Amino acid sequence: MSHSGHDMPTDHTRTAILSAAERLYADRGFADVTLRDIVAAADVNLAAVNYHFGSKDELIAELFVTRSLATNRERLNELKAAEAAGGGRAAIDAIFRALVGPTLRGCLGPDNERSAAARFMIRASIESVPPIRRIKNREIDHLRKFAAAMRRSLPGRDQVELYWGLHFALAMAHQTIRDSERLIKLSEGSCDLNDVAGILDRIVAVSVMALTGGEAEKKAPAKLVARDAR
Amino acid sequence: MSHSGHDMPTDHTRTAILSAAERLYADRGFADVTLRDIVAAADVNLAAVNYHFGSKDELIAELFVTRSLATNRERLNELKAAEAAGGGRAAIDAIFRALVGPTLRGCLGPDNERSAAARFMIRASIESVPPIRRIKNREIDHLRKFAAAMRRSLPGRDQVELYWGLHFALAMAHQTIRDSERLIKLSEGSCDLNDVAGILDRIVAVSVMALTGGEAEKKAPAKLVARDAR
DNA sequence: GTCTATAGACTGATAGAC
DNA sequence: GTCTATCAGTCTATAGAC
Repeated sequence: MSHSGHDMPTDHTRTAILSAAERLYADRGFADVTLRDIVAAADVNLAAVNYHFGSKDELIAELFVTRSLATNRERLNELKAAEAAGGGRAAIDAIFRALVGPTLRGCLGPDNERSAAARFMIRASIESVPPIRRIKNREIDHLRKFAAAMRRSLPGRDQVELYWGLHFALAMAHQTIRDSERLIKLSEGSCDLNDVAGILDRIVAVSVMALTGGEAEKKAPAKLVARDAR
Repeated sequence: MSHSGHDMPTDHTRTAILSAAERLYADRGFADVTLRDIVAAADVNLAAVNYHFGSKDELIAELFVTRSLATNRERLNELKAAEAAGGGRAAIDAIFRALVGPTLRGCLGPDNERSAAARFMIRASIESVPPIRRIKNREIDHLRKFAAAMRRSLPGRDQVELYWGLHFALAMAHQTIRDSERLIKLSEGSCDLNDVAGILDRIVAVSVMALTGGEAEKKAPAKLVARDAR
């Protein structure tokens, strides 16, 4: 809602800065892009960045917050759906799937033509800059909702085990995004990083196994996924 | 009192820069430490950094290379020992242990009094700066030796599975170092990050399960673990 | 050969006119 | 809101002293 006069149209400068910055950061990384590069691409004045965002770090933070809020919303929607489908208690593999699925799909897109938003988030994962680290450190409340869902799903399990399972699931997903290039080179292309569904199955399967451990025959029909192709 | 007579090798300046830089980076991170801070702490001239190292990035690179070469040497020693003990074929868990053990022990020290070297390596894991990324990307040959050992250990296994297992083991270890703070906060201290041996056991167990787990009872052909609503 | 002093080009941030 | 002009701070490079 606008108040106090006419204010709407003038965010052109602000949005131009945001989209130019996201694209440049996605293409060349945070270290190589200066504010002068951004204002040149957005065709605005240098001082406009500080006027609208306060500092370079706050500009990066705003970009990152916007994108990660969208991902977190997606995660929670999947979690709610899984719990609803299970009558309040989601299957443990569905919880892991809701946790790492949105991020993996957003960053490991199958095409070489990824959106600027996706490539920006990959950069944010690889090049850890102070403003992004600060935001990530405040996402614990979000993860707590997944820890609670895991508790409901496996009420008998030791809480410490659940935390480690959550941690390892995030680790595998995050590192797969971060070091996808290394894995491709190491495996000489035999690990298909474009098969997002297969990677998701793989990470979920290992995460479930980490929790249900040696008792694979007991309750969880978790199996190693095996195949690759598409 | 310049040279001649009893004179130390005059790389005093060089080593003073190295140790001051390592300590400052360990304490305050890469972003907050300037060359001027370093030369002030080392009590040398600003231009000495450029004379001895060429640039700030090359100084960081030299620090990181020195420490990571030591870790890699430790890793390979453990791997050799494991293969010798197994007559040329090491047990798969011993391979994982050689891969992630040295790094975990070096960075997750039990005490709050960690060496400057250890804290520097933690910083290098958390704050990814360009010179360190460049070096990490050239460590694939080192990892190849572990992939080869895994091949010898589990000759029947699909190579792709071995690469994913190696990748996931590194992911869990690296992320545990990177995000130890988050795990502590999330678990409210119930996950003990000082129990390095326990963490190592945990990561090795999950990594082995990721390779051998699904076939506790049989071979487990391609199976979809679960599906999400979509 | 080592090291110092000094100058240069670039960055993010800001003050003040419009 | 936008812009010009300018700030203090950074890394880098080089000429020259010891």
